[in-house]
Amino acid sequence: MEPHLQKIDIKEFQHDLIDWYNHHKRELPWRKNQDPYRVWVSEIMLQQTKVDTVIPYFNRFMEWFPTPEALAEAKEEKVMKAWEGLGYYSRVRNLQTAVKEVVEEYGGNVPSSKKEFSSLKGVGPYTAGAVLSIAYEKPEPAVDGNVMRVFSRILLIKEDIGKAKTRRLFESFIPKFLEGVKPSEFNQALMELGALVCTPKSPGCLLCPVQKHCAARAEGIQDELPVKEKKKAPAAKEMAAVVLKNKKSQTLFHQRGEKGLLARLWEYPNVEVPAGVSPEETVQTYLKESFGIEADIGPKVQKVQHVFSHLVWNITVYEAVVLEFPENIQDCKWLDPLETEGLAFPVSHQKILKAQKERGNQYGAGFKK
DNA sequence: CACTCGTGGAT
DNA sequence: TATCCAAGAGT
Repeated sequence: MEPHLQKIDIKEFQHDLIDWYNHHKRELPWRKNQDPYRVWVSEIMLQQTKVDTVIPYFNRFMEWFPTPEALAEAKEEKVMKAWEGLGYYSRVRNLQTAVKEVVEEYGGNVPSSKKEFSSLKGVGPYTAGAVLSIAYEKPEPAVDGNVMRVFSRILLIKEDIGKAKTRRLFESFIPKFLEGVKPSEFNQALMELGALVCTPKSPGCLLCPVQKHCAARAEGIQDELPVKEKKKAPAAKEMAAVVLKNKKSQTLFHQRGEKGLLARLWEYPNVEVPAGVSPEETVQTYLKESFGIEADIGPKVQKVQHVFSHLVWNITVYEAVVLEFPENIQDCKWLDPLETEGLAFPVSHQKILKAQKERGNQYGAGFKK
């Protein structure tokens, strides 16, 4: 099971990698110091997300919530707003839950033991290893996609990196590589190499500081590694959304539930359109059954495609008007579109909101009389 | 284990 | 244009 460890000079590998890292590492906001809270937030944001995307979010997050206490006390609305557009929204809700526990149970000090830190919401094997090594210099492996790609090539590991069992294989031998080095440097150096040199496509072997240690390069099969099973194409769903205006020129917005897709984000009321049913009729029925509203469905005004990792929404947007309406509806607000700044929307509904602002906000606008 | 959970950029 | 994919975790 254990790969070609006997063929590699670990001491030389460590030196070559860390020396390269210290000359070529990027200056990133979360590398300014080793504050455990900052490192933690950065690692949550960086999950499945590119560095360039994270940087502005991280800087704003640290302005809004500079300490665990600040984040623990913040309102959900503002926390969601800080994450708007970043995706995987359960990350930030779990982070706030975890930070509240740190404040209450650990006096605001991020725990430095693996057992305690790993028990926090949203802290999995990777994040635990990353924070404990980077912030506390604990010799813990931090196995992400970069690390599996780099070591797959260096050690000619052909296990499918999409499987959970494979991550444990990497964790089993990495402690040998953490002996005699600063864990914060070694772990980050591996990830930095994966991000800048040992890339998924067209790896920069000619510039690689550890090329002479690389078994895949020696055999010329670096492009074949790592092995990763393909995912199936996402399924498409037809959706209908409605911009519903009342005679006060307010629009109905709905907040999604606690769990599942886009949890706790705001949206225009929307519903899946079953095969064989018209979207107009679907919207009509939906407004009646979900909100008790009899509305006149107007023209379709926009089409929006929302691509997730595992599904696709094709949303047709309708305008509609209502004369008689309840002021208070469960999980909903009547708002002027210009007064939604504090609410967090998924990107698809940001597009609808933007179009509405440009179209203007008069009652019945767009309806042919 | 297999599936859910976002988004924008690179190729 | 289609596909892949990025510092994963929860269920």
